[in-house]
Amino acid sequence: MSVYALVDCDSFYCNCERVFRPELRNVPVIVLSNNDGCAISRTREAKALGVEMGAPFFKIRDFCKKNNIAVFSSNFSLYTNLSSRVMRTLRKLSPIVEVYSVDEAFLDLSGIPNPLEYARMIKEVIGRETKIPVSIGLAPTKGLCKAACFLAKKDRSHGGVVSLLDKYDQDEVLGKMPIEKLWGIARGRGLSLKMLGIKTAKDFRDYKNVHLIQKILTKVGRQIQDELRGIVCFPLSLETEKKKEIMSSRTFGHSVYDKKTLSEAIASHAFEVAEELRSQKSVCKEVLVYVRSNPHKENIEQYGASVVGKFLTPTSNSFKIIEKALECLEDIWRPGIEFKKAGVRIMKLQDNCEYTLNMFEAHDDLREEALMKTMDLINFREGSRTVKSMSCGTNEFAWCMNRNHCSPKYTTSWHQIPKCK
DNA sequence: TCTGGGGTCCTAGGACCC
DNA sequence: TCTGGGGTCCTAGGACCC
Repeated sequence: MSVYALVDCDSFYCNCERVFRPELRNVPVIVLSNNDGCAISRTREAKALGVEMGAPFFKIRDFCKKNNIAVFSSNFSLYTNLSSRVMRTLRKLSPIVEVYSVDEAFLDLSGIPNPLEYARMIKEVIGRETKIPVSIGLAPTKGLCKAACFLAKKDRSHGGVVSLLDKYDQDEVLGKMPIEKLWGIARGRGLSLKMLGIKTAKDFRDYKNVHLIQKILTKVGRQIQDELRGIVCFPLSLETEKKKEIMSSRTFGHSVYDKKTLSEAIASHAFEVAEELRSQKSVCKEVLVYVRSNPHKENIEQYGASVVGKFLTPTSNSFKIIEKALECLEDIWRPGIEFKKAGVRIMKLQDNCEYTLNMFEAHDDLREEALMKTMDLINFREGSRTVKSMSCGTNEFAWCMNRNHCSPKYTTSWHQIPKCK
């Protein structure tokens, strides 16, 4: 039997903020989404006060003040940096690590004599070396690990580590787990299952009619069911696969009415995705541009549109991608609209050495490639956006987001590094 | 005033081909 | 009444995750 462990950081973004603000330990903390839109991470204390996941900040602002909840804008450069520290530490403790997301990793602990003890040791070491508290779920499949971890977080009496390696424990835990808390089952699928009388994870696991499950929940649903039965459908994947799509989009801090500002926002997003495209050594065949007004605002003309531009020859050249994106914008731009969000997505990615050239379109020649490389190098060394395309404009404030509660870049900027008194 | 951003996977159905 | 059959490829949209 395989023994997998899921290591999941507790309230990750909030606890990243606490690393450099130890006085916030045991204090309710929340972290807001971009634009200070809504709460996306909450500590145990904040949850206990009743702050909901995704709660719009403007609705809970007063409540936070009244209850002394520490509020932070999201500081992603800090979080990704601390995430890599956690992952690095995990790799020292286990040779097989799949980084599943910024705050989660699956480990293969098969063959280790006492996995539960080992998991407790991992939790202790991560806490000591990175100051990030984690919960760990042990089980024979990823799906069961998720359930184990759910319990480890919910019920502190287990000390943050729960094992579902034993069939008896699986029955017990799944029997108490509401169906919609299961990994891969959210509201939509949860509702369909409840129609069949399936209320708990155990009901789902033991439901006999697999054809019906396949029909209602597609192949994925049946795989989740198999995973609960101890059959591995999602093995650990060790090599980091290249992304199949890359996107960059943002809600504007202020509404945008003019085409110039909108173009600059689009160009900036295009610049962003092109840089990431090159960093994974891919090229793209399509660019999608989209814009929309503010769906939450009444009494304005609502508008949303997207359009795809195609390259005859795939490219990773920032200027070509920006040019194509701006062409697309021409098609969907409409005067008189109060724009609130815009974004660029690149699709049909492939390896940069794999494509065939097209006779009728200029391909990226060596000089262009050298230019991109130089640009990437400067931006890597001197900070992103040190050099950029002029079409990105110079006045980001016209469309950039609001971040009124941001902590310093403690770990990624020399100017903001913490000082000892 | 004010409601995030970035991804993946799957399926149905249309278009097209022979 | 009744209008082939089988295959592939592509796309849009739904659902979900973190």
